[in-house]
Amino acid sequence: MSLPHALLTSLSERAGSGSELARRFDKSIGYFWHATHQQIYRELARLEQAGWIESLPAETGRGRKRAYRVLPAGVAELKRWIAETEGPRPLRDALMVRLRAEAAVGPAGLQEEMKRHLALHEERLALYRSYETRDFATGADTRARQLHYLLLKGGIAMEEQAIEMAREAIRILES
Amino acid sequence: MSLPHALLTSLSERAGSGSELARRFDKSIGYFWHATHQQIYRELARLEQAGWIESLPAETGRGRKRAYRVLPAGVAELKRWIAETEGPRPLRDALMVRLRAEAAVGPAGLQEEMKRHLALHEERLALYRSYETRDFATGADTRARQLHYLLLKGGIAMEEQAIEMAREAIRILES
DNA sequence: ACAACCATGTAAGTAGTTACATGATTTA
DNA sequence: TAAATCATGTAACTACTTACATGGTTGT
Repeated sequence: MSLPHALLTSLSERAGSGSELARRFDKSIGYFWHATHQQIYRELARLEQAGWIESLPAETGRGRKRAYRVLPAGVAELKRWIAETEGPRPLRDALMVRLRAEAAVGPAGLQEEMKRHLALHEERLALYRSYETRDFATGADTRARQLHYLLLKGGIAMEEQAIEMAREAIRILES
Repeated sequence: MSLPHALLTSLSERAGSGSELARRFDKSIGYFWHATHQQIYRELARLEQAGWIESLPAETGRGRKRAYRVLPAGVAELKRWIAETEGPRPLRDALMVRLRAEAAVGPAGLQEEMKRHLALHEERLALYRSYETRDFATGADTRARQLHYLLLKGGIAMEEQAIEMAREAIRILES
């Protein structure tokens, strides 16, 4: 489970509140890890409990923004976790299962769904490309920026592959 | 949730027992959907309950192989599900989170883990390529075979991308 | 001061994981 | 025939999702 460490990472980059983190998860970190706001709030409470982060102001209860900051123990934990070994991610891609089902019992009208996904991936690719232009037009100098650029390029490659796959699937399904 | 439909798909291709399905999930269907044997047995019971599959022989309890076959209602359900619309998969790739964490608080020794993953992906790519040679050396004639080939090529492309990414990451981490 | 929205949170349910157990079948 | 392995299953737990609630803040 990487959610706590994804949060620690994001908070190391910059302190912030739950809602800010949720927004970041819809962007940068979210290329590779997804989380809903409920998960985020719950996990923030645990991280604070564990002494890895602290909340800065206003304990006035609900409706009040509460910013969190990483503590040294949190950074230590994150460093420990980085080098941990782990099996490669179990995949779960429903669209690919649908393609296989279509091969087994189809045709069953999968084209429309594939086209919808194609459009979504094209949109996302355009977004990533705009980040690339905005942030890395002049290349990446520092080590941290090289790694960030690598992640962005990984995201771009994934979208390109999804697009390629969707186009080919549509070609077959419509033939 | 696609597990029941992944099982229906696999059983449409060929009837089989829980353990056989578990083995298939470590292979073909498993390129894109992972499941443990516990999930599979539980889900098979539900599918039978729902009237989508039936178990063939030997209700003699444990230790006895029990083969399942898809019923017409199961095929109908699968066809219905194929065309269902769904948002694109939420990603969860811990290794990418580690890379980002390394950028934030590293260096923390991520190279070794990246090398391990590189080797795993290379191994898996070789396996997929052997399937390609074995099953599609002469291309794909029928629609179903075209779709199966597409899925295999998707798997190959994913592994190639993971390898490319790991190599580049190692280059940066060691510089 | 009222409506709309925002940030935080609770509750309940589902999916997936880990650890272990039991009865058959195969093998040494 | 005892040991090892295989097929099925149970139990407990953790992660994730969906639906909803509550108190502040902002805009009119």
